[in-house]
Formats: sequence, structure tokens, C-alpha cells
Amino acid sequence: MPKALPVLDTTAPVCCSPMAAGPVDEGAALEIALRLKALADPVRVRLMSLILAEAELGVCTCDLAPAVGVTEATVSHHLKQLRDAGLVEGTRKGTNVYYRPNADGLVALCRVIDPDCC
Amino acid sequence: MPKALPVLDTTAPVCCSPMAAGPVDEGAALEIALRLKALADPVRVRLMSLILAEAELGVCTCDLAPAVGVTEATVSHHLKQLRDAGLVEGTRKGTNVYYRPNADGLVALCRVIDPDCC
DNA sequence: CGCCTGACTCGACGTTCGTCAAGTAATTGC
DNA sequence: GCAATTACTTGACGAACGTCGAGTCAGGCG
Repeated sequence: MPKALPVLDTTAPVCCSPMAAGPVDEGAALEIALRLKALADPVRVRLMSLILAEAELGVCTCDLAPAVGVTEATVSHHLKQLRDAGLVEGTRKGTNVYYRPNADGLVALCRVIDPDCC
Repeated sequence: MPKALPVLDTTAPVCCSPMAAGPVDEGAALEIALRLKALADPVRVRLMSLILAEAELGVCTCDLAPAVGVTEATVSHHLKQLRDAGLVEGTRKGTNVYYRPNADGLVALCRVIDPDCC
């Protein structure tokens, strides 16, 4: 983990693509790369799609693990990365933790890489 | 390299986000993850932004290397990944190879992760 | 309380990744 | 043809990553 994630800089007005808007400096590049890396794994892509599919109700870890075919420990590890990148949110309800997508995080990521946004 | 990249499946009509559209199967998840991974590195993010900044003229490797502060060999390595993912295109002109962005690749990537596309 | 279940943390392992130095191709100019 | 320049390939090294088993923490329930 090269750096902490400030939950995707909700401070910065990321309307226009910072990437297509001009050369990005080293720090910004790292921030962008970290967010992309959070999604750059087949298991995390599948987890994200499953969480998006149940955006209303939320999904718990114990349901996700068999769905993607890995250990619960591994799912937990991946969910932490998605959480740190601000892409999902987990809320505890009894013994279960229900995960829901954080649409803002995904949209922000999209804006960063879209060459003809705005 | 777990799999060859068919230059981002220009065959598939990726209008609506395949990720938010429903659970993605293992193969599709791998394809998406590979494209995201192509951009999930700070050096490649900076290369992409530099190439986008000179979309008209194109940039050659020898100019990119000092701009990002790594060896030309390393830049070549990263450019290959961006090329394989269909994000940039390189055309040789004399001894130089000029790189230009492939907007379609970036837009397709964006569509894949956008939760409220369409 | 004691026990169980679900979620997470820790340590370890094998693999992949980013980087460079050195070597190889390709193209131009003398 | 030969030298020079630019781009790429190869091999190697260290760092980071994904995965798991085992252990730990937190909430229900008998």
C-alpha cells in the first residue's frame, strides 16, 4: 500500500477529466492509478457487478464468497480495497455486513478517464 | 499475461455498462480487469495524459522518457501495454514512433464502469 | 454465561509487476 | 556498406499482489 486513500478527494471538483485536461503531475497520477487499481482485478470486477446488481438491498460477504469462488478471507481483502477506494460502502446489521455501491466513486473514476467529458 | 487482448472487442456493442448491467461472468471480468490494469499505474497514467495533450501531433518515446523520469526501455514496456489494451496507437515515421490516443478505447473503458450510462 | 456464526486480520506462499542494463531491430545519413 | 539514432526485446532483480489457512473480533441466541 503505497499511500492512504482519502476516499477519492471529494474536495476536488473532478468535473472535467483530469487526465485529458492536460499532463498530470506525479501525485495526481498516483491517486488516479490507485483508484483504477482498486478495480483492476477480475475478482473485484465481479464483486462490484454483484454489488451493483443488488444496490437496493445490499449483499453480505458470506453470499459473495461462493458467488465468486474464493475464500471469505479473500473476499474480505478485496472488499477492503473497494471500500478504501470509495467504490462501495459496508454497513453492519447484526452479524452480517451488507455492501452497497457508492455511485459517486464510480462516476468520478469514469470522469477521470473520459477523454470527451464536458 | 493471462490472456491475449483482442483490442477491446470492438465487435461487442458496449453501450450500456456491462458491469452495472448485471453480474459479469468470469471471462468478461478478466477482460475488463485487463483493460483497467493497463491504466492502473502512475507512469502509464502520466504517459496517457501526455499523449492526450498532444493528440494532434503525436509524441515519440524519446520525448516521453525524460518527461516521466524513467528509462526508455521502461517507457517502451508501458507503451506496449497501452497499445495492447487499445488505448494508444503508434505510427513509425523515420526512426521515431509517434504515439496518439485511441479515443474509442478510453470511451469504451469509461462505459464499462459508468453505473448510470444510458 | 458459553457458544456459534459471520467478518476481518495476520502470516506465509507463489505469482505477477515495474524497473533497469544490456543487447537486438529498424531506419536514416554519410 | 558503415555508423548513428531511435525503438524495442531480453533477462534479472526486488517489490507488490492475490490467495489461503489459522487465528481474532463482534453480535446473536440458546
